[in-house]
Amino acid sequence: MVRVRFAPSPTGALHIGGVRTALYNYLFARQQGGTFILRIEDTDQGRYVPGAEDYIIEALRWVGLLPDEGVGFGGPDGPYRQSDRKEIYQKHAHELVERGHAYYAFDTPEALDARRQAEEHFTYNHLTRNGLSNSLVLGETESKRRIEAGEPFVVRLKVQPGRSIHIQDLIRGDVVFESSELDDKVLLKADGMPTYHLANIVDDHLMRITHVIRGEEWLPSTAHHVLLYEGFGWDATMPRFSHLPLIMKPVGNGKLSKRDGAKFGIPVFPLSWKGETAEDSFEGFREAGFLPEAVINFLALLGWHPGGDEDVFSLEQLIQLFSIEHIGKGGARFDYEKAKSFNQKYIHAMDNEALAKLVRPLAEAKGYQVSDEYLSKAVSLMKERVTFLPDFVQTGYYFFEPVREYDEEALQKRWNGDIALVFAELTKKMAIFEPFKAVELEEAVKVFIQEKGVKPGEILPLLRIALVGTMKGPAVFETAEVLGREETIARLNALMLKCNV
RNA sequence: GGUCCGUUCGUCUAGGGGUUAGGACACGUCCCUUUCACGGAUGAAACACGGGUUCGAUUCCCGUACGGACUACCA
Repeated sequence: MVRVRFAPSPTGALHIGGVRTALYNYLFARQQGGTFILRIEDTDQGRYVPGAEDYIIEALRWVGLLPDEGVGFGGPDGPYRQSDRKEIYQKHAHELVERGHAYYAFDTPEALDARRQAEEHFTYNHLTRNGLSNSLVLGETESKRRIEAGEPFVVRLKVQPGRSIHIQDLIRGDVVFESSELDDKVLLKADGMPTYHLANIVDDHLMRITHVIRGEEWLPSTAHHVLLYEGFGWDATMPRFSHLPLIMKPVGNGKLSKRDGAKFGIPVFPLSWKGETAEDSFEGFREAGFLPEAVINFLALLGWHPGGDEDVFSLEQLIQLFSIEHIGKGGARFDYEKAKSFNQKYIHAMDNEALAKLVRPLAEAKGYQVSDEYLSKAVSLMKERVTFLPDFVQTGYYFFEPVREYDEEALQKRWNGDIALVFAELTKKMAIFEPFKAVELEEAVKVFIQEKGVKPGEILPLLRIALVGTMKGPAVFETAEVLGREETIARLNALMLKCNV
């Protein structure tokens, strides 16, 4: 039975890279008929940000990656919030000391900092620990006395030199670390909270996690994790590891960071986030007008591909096709243009009524009051020329309110006294033409144009400018039909008024 | 600096000992359309470098270069 977890830290908005990690875990769980767990790793009290937990859950909800168990979802292996499991880690930390795989250390952070200042590459390890303040040199009695006296202490992993630790990573294959190169990592902090390393192993074991799918930044500490599994005697049920390639900045070097959002003017978070300051506030994919399906599709392909020439996949298809073996090894650059094109594709593919439902709140926010039927029609004309949801009411505002401004250059080029007369006559004709339908209208106007001996190019563009103000936009007669007779005539008259007819 | 991971068109990637190295995004051209898009067609565009192994390497091995992550009582 496959059990995987997504274990974000509630230190702010959930990064889009985190969403991808959640996605891969979700896909794997669903495909294997397994369980997808949400665990909140809030063991750093100093970095805890209120609201971050809700944000994470809402973000997962929005993209449709619902956990089977976890914070906010319940389950038999809770609590799923690490700050609620403090005693469990303490018990295990002390147990590991008993087993001889860890020890108590009394060095203050200040003392260690000073040491790092003095020595270029100071590391707390098998070479240095005998010259430091810990239970290994102090002895059991003295250590106990200090702890009972309330002296602050941490628990450190006792890494023995001389071993080669092999990790069979499902993505990278055999990865080897020499234990002599490893430091004695802190497992339990002076505040009684565990570090990631301890909490992660204890929880994964207790929650019966079978596969750990996480970012590449964890690869270097995985050897420590293996040592922990061994130290607890849990190595027989140790999960399989898969370390995902990182998502890189759109341009320049390094991994994608939250600062890049503002820097490049692109969303790097699923949902908007309002922090304490403007600097700590970001627009999300949702608010930018992305469809969650498009975001999922885009993200899935950032570091993974099932093979073949297809690249548009529904969540169901992704579940079918997903395989850890097909995950790439190299970092994937975040390509916003690609994200946009997916959004465009998904908007095109969506049916008008469903799209109208999504556009309605945006329209209402602008004070537009229209029927479902009207909205669907407007959406059907606009959907092949928008990239984002808000484009419907921004670029396509003219479906909801009169033309705000006219493309003067295009207008001047075409408007003249002779044409004005023809235009006026056409307006009168259209005012009474039946039926007011695109096909019939177009036929009639073209016949009229021929009768008048003018060219279509002289009159059609003016019709368009009258209706939408610019030379861009949906087919004129389709637009006229949707706008309706009354509005159409009003706009033709408005243009004539403007041009002093 | 040390440890570990990586490297196919600009980008995301397919492929894999013998291929005209495929697709998508972006870009160019053309068609459709008396608009803008969509759509269709088409073009330019890649196996980092050097050694091996091999009849033959983009593919396997080793180096080099370059990139990345980690190197906290953060995750």
